[in-house]
Amino acid sequence: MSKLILIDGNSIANRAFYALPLLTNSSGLHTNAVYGFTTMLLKLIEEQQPTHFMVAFDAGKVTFRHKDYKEYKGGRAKTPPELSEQFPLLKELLQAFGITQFELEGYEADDIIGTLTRQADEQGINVLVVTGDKDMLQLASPQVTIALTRKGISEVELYDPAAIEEKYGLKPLQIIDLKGLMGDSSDNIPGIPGVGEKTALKLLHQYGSVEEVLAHADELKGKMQEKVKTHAEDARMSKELATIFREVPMELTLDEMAYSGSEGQALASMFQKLEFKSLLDKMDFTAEEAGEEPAEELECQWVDTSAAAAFADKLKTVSAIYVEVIGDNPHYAEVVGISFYDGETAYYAPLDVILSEEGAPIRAWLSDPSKKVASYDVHRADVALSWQGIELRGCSFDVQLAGYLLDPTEASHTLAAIASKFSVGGLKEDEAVYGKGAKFKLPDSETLNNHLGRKAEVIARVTPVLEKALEDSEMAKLFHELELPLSAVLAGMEKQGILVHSEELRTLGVELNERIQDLMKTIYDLAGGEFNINSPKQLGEVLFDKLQLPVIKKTKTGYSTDAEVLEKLASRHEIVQHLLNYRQLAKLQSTYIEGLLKEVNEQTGKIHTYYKQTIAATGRLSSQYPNLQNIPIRLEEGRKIRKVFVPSEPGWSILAADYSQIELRVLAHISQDEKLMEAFHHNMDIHTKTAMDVFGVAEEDVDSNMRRSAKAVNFGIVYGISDYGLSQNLDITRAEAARFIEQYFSVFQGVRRYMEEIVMKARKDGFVTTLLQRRRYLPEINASNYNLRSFAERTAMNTPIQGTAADIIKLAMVQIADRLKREKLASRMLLQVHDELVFEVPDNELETMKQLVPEMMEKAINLDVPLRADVSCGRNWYEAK
DNA sequence: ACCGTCACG
DNA sequence: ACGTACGTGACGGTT
Repeated sequence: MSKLILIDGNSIANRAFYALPLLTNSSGLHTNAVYGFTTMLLKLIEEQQPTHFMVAFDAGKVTFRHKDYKEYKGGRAKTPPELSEQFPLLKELLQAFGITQFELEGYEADDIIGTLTRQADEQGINVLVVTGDKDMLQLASPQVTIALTRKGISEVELYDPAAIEEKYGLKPLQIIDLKGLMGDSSDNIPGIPGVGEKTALKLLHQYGSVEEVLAHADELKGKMQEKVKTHAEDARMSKELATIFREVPMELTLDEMAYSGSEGQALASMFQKLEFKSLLDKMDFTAEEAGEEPAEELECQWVDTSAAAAFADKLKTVSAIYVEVIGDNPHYAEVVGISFYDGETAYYAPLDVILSEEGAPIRAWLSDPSKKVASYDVHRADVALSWQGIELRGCSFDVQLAGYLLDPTEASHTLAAIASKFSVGGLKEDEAVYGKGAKFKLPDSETLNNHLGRKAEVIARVTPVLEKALEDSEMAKLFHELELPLSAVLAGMEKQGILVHSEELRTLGVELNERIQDLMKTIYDLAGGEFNINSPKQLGEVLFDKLQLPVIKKTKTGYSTDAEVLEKLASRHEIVQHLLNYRQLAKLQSTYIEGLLKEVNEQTGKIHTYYKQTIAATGRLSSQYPNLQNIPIRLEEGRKIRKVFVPSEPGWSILAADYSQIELRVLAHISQDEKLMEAFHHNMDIHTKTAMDVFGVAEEDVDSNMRRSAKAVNFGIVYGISDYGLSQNLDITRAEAARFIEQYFSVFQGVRRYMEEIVMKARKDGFVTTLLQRRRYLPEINASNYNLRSFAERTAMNTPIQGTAADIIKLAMVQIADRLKREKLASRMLLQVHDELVFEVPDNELETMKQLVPEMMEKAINLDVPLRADVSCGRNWYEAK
């Protein structure tokens, strides 16, 4: 039984384009419409099992319809370039799929499909027409079903004549009459003004066709009669325009549309070009098809206790290892085992074997810093193994870290994804082997052995490729001398942890709880009833429906109730101030009291955070489980939380040192702005200095308001300024904000030049870099969409600044860690908070450290302006301010 | 899994 | 006319 699928190519491409966010591959090619189209094709092939397949496209700007009505499709917005550039890709993709495509000058896809369905009707072939265009329903017949895309792209709704009858009460051909009466604004087909779908259906149910409606116009009432009579000609013409032409002079035989499956290789290479990673995984292409260096058979040996001694002899030739760690938080994760690759054979030793007596030589080897092996996510392995009493040393390459540096914005840096991106195949994604979420399960030992063995082998194969790529992009030094050493420093800090006074934290929680209870009671009283204050939905109803407060701002899902909105409502109702207080305290309670208590390690009494080194697009670190980079400080109430972070040895102190204005100093250096450099050379208060220059007043005439504005401008400059953003921040008009910015740039001309040049550089190269050559790609820098482009421009301005500051503190960390070790100081580095480092220090080292730390931070790198770091210490983190 | 909110630099 | 300041993570609620 033949089954023919006919796709309205333009319609589906359009739907996909507007339904999906703009995706780009790394070369800046837009791919969202092609992606949507692809998922639809895959779904159709799987579900419909077509024997024949064809995609029709519109061809030529002028069709025969324009002869009768030259405004046809007039007023329609021009196809955006982000979509038009995808049509060649789409056609290439269809070829890879092995799907016939057809177009004919002067005809639209509808007409081609209309003609083919007529022929199919005659020959009794089953047809499925896929389109987003309701007009096509006119083609439905016992043989022909129409699949209309619903919201989005992946869902379709099937219409056969019965379904059309049920939905509209019309025969398929009457769809033409429907459109004749109601018109179609998107095609600029007029219809009868004022007649929408409802009226049109009513008329058709009564009279059956446009012609009959016109013939019985006299029977219609008042206004309607008048409209129908005046626009009778429009209705006739509209019907004609809406009629799909089913006699296109074309010869396309069924044989030519035969579909016999897709060719894996062509499809895989197309998916690779488009960077459809999820599809590449899902399709399970063989390595050959995927164009990857074909993975050869790999012998994977299982190392048990009886084989451990023999295996130990092979260790000296091992070039890559992989430590399988299951669980998000490496401090509490399960180490499953370690796999090894010696250039020939893979070996896998489960953790219990490594921990056994027989595993001693393996443990010794793992701890040997003089060996050189490649691995993946050494940082994580280091932390997880340390909890097993195993030291991991001597990893001289990290695939994850390299993959991150080569493109920090990549969504995931899994080993399989990085390998595949660099044309090394043979490894399945963990998800495909282990399952995910609730379905996660370690497989049988043979599968596990092979999977983990393969990981070690893939690390060995991809390492030289990544080394080369790092060289080519001038990041080899950044990798080997900064990021890789840093990963060991981080692991050390995390293992060390920071002691938390849990009892004190609990006490704070009890006090807080009483105040929260009181606030809740007051709020319920004022609201006239109980509700869940934590639910923005319920709170919105109370404020804006029940209490009738004015709506200031809306979110996607309803009323906004954020602090900014509440501040504006504070004067209008007593409840609002209580809500603000409640929010503040509830945040402290849930995130910083209960949240932190949950993360205190039972054995150590400490909090061991985990720094992610491969997440932030700018090169910053981020902190998890818990996040110790966002402990409150701005409000005294929350700042008290810092009192519970204490030294882990009696009599020691907490020492904190932070860079002063590091981002603006970095800006001064990279922009070489004379005024800004001068300000820092004189170690001036930068916001006051900015106020003096921008407002043209003497230092003593800078009032607090002027300084506040100048500070906001400085922040804005670092973020990639826009008048809108500044106006929001300072609560002034856009015009005023624009004047501030102009004033700023007229003083700091070097900064203006930098901002212009960095955006131009981003356009030219497609990426921006930090001082240490860290890179960030900005594919949207040339987008025609204003928002996307502006975002990329601001990112181009901000990333070199934020990223260079991140480079610098990372340098300081590596150098300081080195120094502490070399000089055998007992002091320990515990935390990093972007521009701040926190240590615990014994008394006898306090003076040394108070000098050493800021000095090393200031000298971490030599810029054309001085760097400054302030230091302070106390019995806890709160006091070190 | 996603959203709104809010903590930090 | 558009609508956003840059970079993160965690929580509770909702879907």
